[in-house]
Amino acid sequence: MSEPEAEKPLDFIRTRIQEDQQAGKNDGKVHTRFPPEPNGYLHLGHAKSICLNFGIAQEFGGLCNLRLDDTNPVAEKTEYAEAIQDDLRWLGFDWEDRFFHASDYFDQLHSWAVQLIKAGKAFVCDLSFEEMKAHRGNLIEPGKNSPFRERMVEENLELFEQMRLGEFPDGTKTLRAKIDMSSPNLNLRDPVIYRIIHQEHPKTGDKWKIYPSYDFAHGQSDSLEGITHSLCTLEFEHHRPLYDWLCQNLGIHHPQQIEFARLNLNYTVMSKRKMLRLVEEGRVNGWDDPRMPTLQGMRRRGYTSKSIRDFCEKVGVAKRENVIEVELLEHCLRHDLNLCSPRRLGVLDPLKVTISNYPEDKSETVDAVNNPEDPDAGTRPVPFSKQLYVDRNDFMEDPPKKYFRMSPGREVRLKYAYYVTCTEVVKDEEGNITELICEYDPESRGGGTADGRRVKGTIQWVDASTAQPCEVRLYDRLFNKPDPEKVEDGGDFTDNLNPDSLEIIHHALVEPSVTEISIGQAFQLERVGYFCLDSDKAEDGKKVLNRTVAMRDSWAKINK
RNA sequence: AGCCUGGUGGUGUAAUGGUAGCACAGAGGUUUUUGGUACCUUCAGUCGGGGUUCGAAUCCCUGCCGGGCUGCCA
Repeated sequence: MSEPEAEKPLDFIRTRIQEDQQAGKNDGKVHTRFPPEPNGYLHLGHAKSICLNFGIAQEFGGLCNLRLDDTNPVAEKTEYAEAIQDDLRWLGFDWEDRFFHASDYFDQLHSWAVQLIKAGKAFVCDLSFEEMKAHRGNLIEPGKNSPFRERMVEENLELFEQMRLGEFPDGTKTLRAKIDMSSPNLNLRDPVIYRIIHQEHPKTGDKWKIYPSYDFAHGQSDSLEGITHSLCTLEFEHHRPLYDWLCQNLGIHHPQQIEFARLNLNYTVMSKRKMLRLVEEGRVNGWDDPRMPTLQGMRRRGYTSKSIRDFCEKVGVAKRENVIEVELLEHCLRHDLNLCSPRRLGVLDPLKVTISNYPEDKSETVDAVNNPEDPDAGTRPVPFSKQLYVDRNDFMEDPPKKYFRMSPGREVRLKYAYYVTCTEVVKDEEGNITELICEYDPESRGGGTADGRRVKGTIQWVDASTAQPCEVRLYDRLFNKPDPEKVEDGGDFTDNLNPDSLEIIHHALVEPSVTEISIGQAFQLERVGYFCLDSDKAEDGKKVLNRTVAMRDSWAKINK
């Protein structure tokens, strides 16, 4: 890392922030925030926003706040609030003492509403949902003024106070900003800024019967926290004029809202609403199902936070709609895992091997390298004896041309152990292969011989008497279409669910040292993939291994 | 339909009036006690049409295409 930082090209947001900073705007300070609503679990899309906001703060010598946008007590739960903090910490970000809630500002927000009323810029409206909708006009036609738009300030003040006191039922009155019912931007057609909701709030209890809308809370919260750059996704672009209007008309610090395109990943859905459906309909086993793109699911699957951060950096930031290929995510994952995962031996589909010329009562251990990428990781002893198991797909009785694994008469290397040659194939009455009889070369201990003879194939194995049985869960993409939304008329995204996204292997065998691995710890089963120990136990009490991601497999590709 | 916004290889993202680059994916190869990793080579792009300019992905005009907007959700 002594390289002089090659200046990386900046995305449009960083370019703009850099310009602001160099121009001395906000006294050169940069302050961002990550503002999730606590109404669901964080997912990969949020990770992009998190990395952006915290990353930028770090790069520009600024700070990033965590703020829960809890303006709607109907949808929000403390359970989510806690999970959000947990995920954020896991991802590797620290907001120190800057943990806020939009609800911290309810008093201030309320007095700003009063200020607007006094200035004749807000009014209490008695229109029902339907009436308001009818008055709003539509995309091409302007709206009509509410009949309550010209209420006197005193009356508005009194009515708003009664709303606050809970004297009206939900939905009967709203406080609206008085802007322009003919604006081509529907958000400026006298938007509702306070609504009546008789609902306890997780933070403020029963103090409030009225709650500010997103538009009336978000920008002002940013303002109160001294946010300089308020980064959000594209769908808020039309809200920016309102954001600006409020800051101006309230005469408060005015952060700059900048919108960017949200993250999309192919073969998956990235919306809370759709994920909720998957969970509620039992298409997955909860929010932390390892197939889910939630941070909790990915974490359980074995994704490292580093790989996710790396991914978020690599996808970049721009304003155009994008769909990232999952291969990039998997690349980042494997790249990190390759560097840090200890290697172990295991077979998913055990096929018995007996070494005919190996002494009956002998057993020994061979030294296996823990991580070829990290010499400091050292080696470990792995038991070896006459009875072994190899993976069934590492043997072919009648192999194609470029197959270098085991087949009758072909010498292969049992990794870290010996060269063996299959001399006999044992079958049952139905012709299924039940056992391989092999001969080994005692001179090849450790996996090499003095004569330097070339042995192309190397396969993994486990010692029969010491191997640990376990359950292995193999995951595949949740959807079998790159764009799960692409469906026949009348269908929906669940039609594209991949029926084979979870495959359970009940009788896998792994070398004994795997039992020392703790829950969540990543390791590699050589030639098979990266795994981690799940918190679940199998029905029969065995340990459960999640396959995080398979190894890249160029042999499988050749065969396609 | 109106308004807003965007369009660079298969995917994502740079280049902001001066050699279209990087990453992933694909193809080929070298190394290898993981058909892994690493490394090398290679394929492939400025939405169309006009204009301005010595020179345009970049500026102008126009067309086409994508996305967003008609919650008292965020």
